[in-house]
Amino acid sequence: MTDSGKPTLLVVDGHSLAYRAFFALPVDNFSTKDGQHTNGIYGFLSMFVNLVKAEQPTHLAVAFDTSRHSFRTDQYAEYKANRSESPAEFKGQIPLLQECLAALNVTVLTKEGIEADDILATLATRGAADGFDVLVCSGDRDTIQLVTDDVTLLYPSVQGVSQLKRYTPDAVVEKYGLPPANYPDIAALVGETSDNLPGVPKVGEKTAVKWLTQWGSLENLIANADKITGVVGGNLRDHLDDVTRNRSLNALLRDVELEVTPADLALRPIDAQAVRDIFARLEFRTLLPRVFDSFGTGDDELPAAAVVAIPTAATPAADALGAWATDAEGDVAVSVVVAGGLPTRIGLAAGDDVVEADWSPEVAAALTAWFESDAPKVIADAKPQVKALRRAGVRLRGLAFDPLLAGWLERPSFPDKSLADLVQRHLDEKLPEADPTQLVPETEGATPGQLAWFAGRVAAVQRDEIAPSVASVLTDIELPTLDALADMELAGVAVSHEKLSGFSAELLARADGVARLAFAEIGREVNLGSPKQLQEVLFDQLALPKTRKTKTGYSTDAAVLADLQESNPHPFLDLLLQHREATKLRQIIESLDAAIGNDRTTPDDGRIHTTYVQTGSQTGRLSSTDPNLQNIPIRTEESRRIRSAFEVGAGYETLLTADYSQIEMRIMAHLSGDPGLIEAFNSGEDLHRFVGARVFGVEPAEVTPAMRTKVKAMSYGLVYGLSAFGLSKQLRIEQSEARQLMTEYFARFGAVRDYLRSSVEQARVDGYTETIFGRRRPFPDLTSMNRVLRENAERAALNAPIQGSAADIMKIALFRIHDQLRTEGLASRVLLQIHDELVVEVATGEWDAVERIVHDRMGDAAELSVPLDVQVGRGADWDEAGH
DNA sequence: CGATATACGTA
DNA sequence: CGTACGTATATCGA
Repeated sequence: MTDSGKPTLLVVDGHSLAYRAFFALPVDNFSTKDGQHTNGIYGFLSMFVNLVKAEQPTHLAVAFDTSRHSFRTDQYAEYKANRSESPAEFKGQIPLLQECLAALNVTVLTKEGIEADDILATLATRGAADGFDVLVCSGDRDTIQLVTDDVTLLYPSVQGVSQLKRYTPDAVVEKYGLPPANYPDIAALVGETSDNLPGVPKVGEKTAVKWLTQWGSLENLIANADKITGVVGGNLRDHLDDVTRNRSLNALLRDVELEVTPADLALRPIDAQAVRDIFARLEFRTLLPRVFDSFGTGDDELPAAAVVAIPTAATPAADALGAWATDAEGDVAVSVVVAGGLPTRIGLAAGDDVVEADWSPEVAAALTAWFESDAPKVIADAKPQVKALRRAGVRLRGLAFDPLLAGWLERPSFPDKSLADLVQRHLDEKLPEADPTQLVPETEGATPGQLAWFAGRVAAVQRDEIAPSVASVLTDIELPTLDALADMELAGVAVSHEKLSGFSAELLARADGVARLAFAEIGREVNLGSPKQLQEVLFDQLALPKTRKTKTGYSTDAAVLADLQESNPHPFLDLLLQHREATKLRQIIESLDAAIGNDRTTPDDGRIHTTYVQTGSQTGRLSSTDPNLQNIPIRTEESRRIRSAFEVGAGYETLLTADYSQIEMRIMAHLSGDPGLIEAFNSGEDLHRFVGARVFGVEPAEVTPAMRTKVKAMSYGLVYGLSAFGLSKQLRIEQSEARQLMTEYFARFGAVRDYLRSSVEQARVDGYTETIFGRRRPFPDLTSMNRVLRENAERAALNAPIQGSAADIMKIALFRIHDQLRTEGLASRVLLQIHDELVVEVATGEWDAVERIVHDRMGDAAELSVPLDVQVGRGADWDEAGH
């Protein structure tokens, strides 16, 4: 609202301003880590939030061009024909910018065949007529014609988009000598180079203004053209057609048919969660507070009714609670409040019927039968709650839906991290949350009954939206897996502090010794853990040749150091590598040692309890945190000492490891149907030897180690979308040789290439890839104009069905093994999953049964056109068992 | 103190 | 210019 008391309508030309920002801001500083350029988006939004803050509009819209083609190009094919195609890097930013504006709940207007400025002109004209103060923000000079007492133009100055010049009628007269309505007349005479509209030769602004002042109007001037003297007069007479055409083209349309009226454009609360999401994707950080400052946080404006309508939970007595649960029909949503790993309070919701109770032996007794029945239950983020119940002696069954898992399956690239996020996204409501920074929070958080109620409602919406194949992955794979993971986390794995601490001391001493030698080589002490200081030593002091560039200088990673050692041998390089190795191993040991018995939710049992993050990857794999037990070293003899510290626990007989051999290549054989590859797996021959024989045209027995290494790298590289360049680099061979290798490979295994090509092509059409079991991963960037982005997406899309199918298969094997061990009454238990390997703790006397179960269930987890080969090992510790 | 960059462990 | 992860340290700016 302005001083005048009138509402203020701000209309913005998104295209022209983003375009200016695109050229004003260095692209290097505005790119995401996967290569999406964001300079135009950032520049526009930065200007836009400032503008909104400064002008406080009550109504707001942003208009965009749809394409280069418009009614003007129909009238005059040469219109803007001199403009070079706008760069692909810019075009790719427009949809993302529009996504940002949608999150801000700002109306975006486009119309086929109409330019953004015509939309602005129409809105400005109608707005002024409807009693608005209108602000037009555009980078196109033609919009000067829109300026009136009610319409002000904000035009970016040469300094950049952040500096806007205000054009009122007076300001226009001051600059051009004529009122705004005459500006198109001037422009018609002078011409507009940027629009490819030539004017009258030798006539500039001064002459044009003089003529127009003298003759009053353009029509009158044209009518009296024969009275103009001099060369310019002749030029005018020769170019009257151009002038008329220019004037016709530079008149903005003021009556474009739009879906909206100015009154429809009232400022609306932003969708804070959507803004956070898109800004996170674009890696904008500083912009978020500025947006909240200009547009509000969207919080206070959320539908209050929904918050008010949250049911209040009844708190029945324990026995009534049991009856309530048993009698409930359909899904019952459950929310267990967990403290110190144990349940403290519980909420249940069946529809809008909500109950809750403090956890007590009586409540547990009343509900156990129901908990352990098949009655369907919905729990958001179920695993920690399932674990808490198990610690309290209740084995939950009948888990039918977890909104967090469902949300991840639908959108694995950006999973919602909490029930609050899901409530925002699916219900467009706000989950009441206590402010954790306040000792006595002003706002009460939701009670467990209310949390359950929200979870149930989110689940209902998700069930409607979820694709059938994704729903089956949830029901048939993820939920059973969750159950197994809960037990694995509770079980933990025994790790010997004694074995670790001795080794750690040894490595510390070695690292110190190596460091001293390294310092002696360079005559000073530096921090060997600082890439920055190392760069000084290597490239300045020792003047070694510069290596691969990084953002902050030159790389000093192990591959680079090995290259340097070969080309410019220096004792320091080797010492540095040794130091890195020793300190790295020591770090790992120290963090493992610190993790023994450190699970706050479990008494110290001398074991490490990792947490598997079921939503931790985009492909369907698990991830492991606190600590990560999926990246324990194995490659060097020495590092295997760490694995030997993972031991069979007291009361158990031995560890069993079981891993799939070459599961990804087998999946590739299955998906591609390549006869050669399928034969390779059915022949019983070593895979790489078989492939090597085919590729190099020799007998399998004649495949040399060098040949085997090459085809092995090639085979694995295929799964990752490896190029000839990458292959040559990895194998340290010429690119021509790598290309030759690839050609030979595909000549023998052509169906593999056909499959890889067609699967990416299919993903481009569908927008997502799918595993054998129907798990999907979206790939919006496959159609990106940005080449880096697109090619990255292509490689990931190539890999996703393969890695994802392997993950599906392992999950199926895992929960089947877990279930069968239990149903057969065996005490043995699965402890760890490392993508294609399981570690099982085998109870005394159970080896034969367990070995059979693990081997068979892994082997028959999926029916492929090639067998699934499972290698089983046995030993008192992980290292021993791993052979 | 939090975010970023680099380096490195696994499948 | 090879996919998918998590974690440690150094460094820089708020």
